[in-house]
Amino acid sequence: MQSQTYQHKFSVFFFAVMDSPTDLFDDSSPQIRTFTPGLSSADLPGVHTAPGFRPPGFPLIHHLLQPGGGPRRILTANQNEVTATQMEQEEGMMEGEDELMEVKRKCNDTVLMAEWSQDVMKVKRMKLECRQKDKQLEDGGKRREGRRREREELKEQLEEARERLQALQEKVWRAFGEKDEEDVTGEMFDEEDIDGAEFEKESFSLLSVSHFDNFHKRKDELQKDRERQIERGREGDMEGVMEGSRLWLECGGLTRGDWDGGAEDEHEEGGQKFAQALKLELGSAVARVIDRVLRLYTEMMDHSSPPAAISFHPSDQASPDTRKTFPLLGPPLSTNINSSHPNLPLHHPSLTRPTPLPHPPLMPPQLFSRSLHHPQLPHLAPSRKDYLNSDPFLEFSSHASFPPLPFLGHLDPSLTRHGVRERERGVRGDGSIRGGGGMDGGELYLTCHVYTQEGLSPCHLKKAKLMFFYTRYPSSNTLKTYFPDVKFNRCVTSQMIKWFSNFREFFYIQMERFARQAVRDALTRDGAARMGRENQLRVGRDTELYRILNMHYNKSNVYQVPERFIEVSEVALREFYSAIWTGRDSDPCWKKGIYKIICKLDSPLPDAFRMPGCPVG
DNA sequence: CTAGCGCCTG
DNA sequence: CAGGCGCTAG
Repeated sequence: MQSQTYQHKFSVFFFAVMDSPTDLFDDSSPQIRTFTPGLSSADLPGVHTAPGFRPPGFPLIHHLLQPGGGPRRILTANQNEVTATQMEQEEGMMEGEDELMEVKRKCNDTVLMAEWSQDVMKVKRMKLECRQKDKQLEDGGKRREGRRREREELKEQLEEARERLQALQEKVWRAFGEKDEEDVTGEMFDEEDIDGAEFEKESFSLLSVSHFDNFHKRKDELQKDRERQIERGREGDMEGVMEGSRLWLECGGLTRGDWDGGAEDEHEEGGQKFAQALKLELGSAVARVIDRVLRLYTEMMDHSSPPAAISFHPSDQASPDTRKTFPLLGPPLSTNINSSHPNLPLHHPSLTRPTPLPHPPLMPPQLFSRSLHHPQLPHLAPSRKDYLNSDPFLEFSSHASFPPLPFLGHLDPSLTRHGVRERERGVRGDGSIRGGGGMDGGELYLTCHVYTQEGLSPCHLKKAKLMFFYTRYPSSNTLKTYFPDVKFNRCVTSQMIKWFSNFREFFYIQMERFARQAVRDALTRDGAARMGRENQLRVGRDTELYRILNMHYNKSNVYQVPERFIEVSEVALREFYSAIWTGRDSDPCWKKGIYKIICKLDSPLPDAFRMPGCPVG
């Protein structure tokens, strides 16, 4: 049970750690992509059909690594055939050596050396593979100085790690005089030493590979239940895992004393104890890492989005104070308005407020999405931010074998389409019940760019238009609340306010246009035709006015226009009609009164708009 | 002074 | 849809 929990947590952590760093260089390091899973959805199937998948069978680490498919995904999800084949070959090699391992079971150091050699050989092969591709991809590639420096730093870290490893190897060899293994391991980095200067160019996903080897190594360790020891200082230092090359350093924590403390007779007992200790160690370490990551997110949320964390009810903040009250300016205007006398003042009907969507109680909404996309995480190192913003991490929930997490339903829509869909199914933003479901409204969100960004994207514009269905006069606070992925400044705020100004302008222009047309029809047609004026003063879903509005604010037609908006539109249309009919439009300020009425008809936005991305429904 | 609105224009 | 302008309220 516990390992299962860890499996869940670990998968989250693993994607965050393994995948994210590659995004650091996504722009300028095409070679990295060699070992980076493709980010497009088209590549995702590769995740589920990773050729190297093996059935579970390992006590702890295997559960941590295999079922979620994380580690496999790292190297195979890019559907790089060469890489996939490579992995199978490597596995074959490792299995083929199992016999040899059996013979040498009592010489754990030798086994370790062999594994190391395999691991390093693996890295080497991957590098070679990567290098070949890089030479093709690198032509014409531009490098930025910042990226270059980052890679150089990574290179230095690797160099240091390599030195450590070599020193460790020598130490172990000296301790046991096992020179026969040297032929294998002695060449570990020969090639790299030769062309070490080029390592910068071949900075394949060093972090990922290191992580992979590290975890993979540990998996095999448990699989074979070998007697081995790891450094004690590892506990509480799992941050090192986040820093890539330091992983090798962890291996360097082995000392001769730890190793040869076992005479032959003590070997088995010590090994069992070690295996136990290792399990406990790994389990607790993983748990600590997960807790740390979660704490990290929580901290970010606390720093970045207090409003969202405070109130779950859109009505608390979605509407400005002026719109909290809902004054009736007159008797409700039924559909049976006194149309025979259009001169009568028209009043908006008493429209019911939509029922806010209930929030699940488990976690505050957006906890993750806000953290993942918030523009400023001053307390985090830039690399850490990129971990959290990486696409692979956002895509992890798409993994077929990824176990469902209870809080996924509260994550970013791009993270948790399925979970959110479950949560929102059946309830529309305007409170009406949605029938069906299925394929039509399947995705609650369009997966737009959800990166935090300075400017506004077309996706933001699209979302703003949909928001117009609910609020024609959003306050700047409302905008900030419902665009959590936008870094607001004066310019951005003005731009978005300008958007809504333009939306209103279009809205009122259409209202006036159709109202004038209705007036013309009323004046020119006979009484029978005038009977149809009632129809002209409505904005049903079958009307031309509705079609125009829907086309403008909901062009892709992926969002169902809320009934509320139709009602507000009818109010505006009739107000315009009345004003025109009565000749009030001769007054230069004749629209002001209409604006005043309409601005009071804003309604709260559905919770779905609190997420980054465009709601679909 | 600033924010926000509406109008006009391109 | 954005820019410019004038106007108003706080």
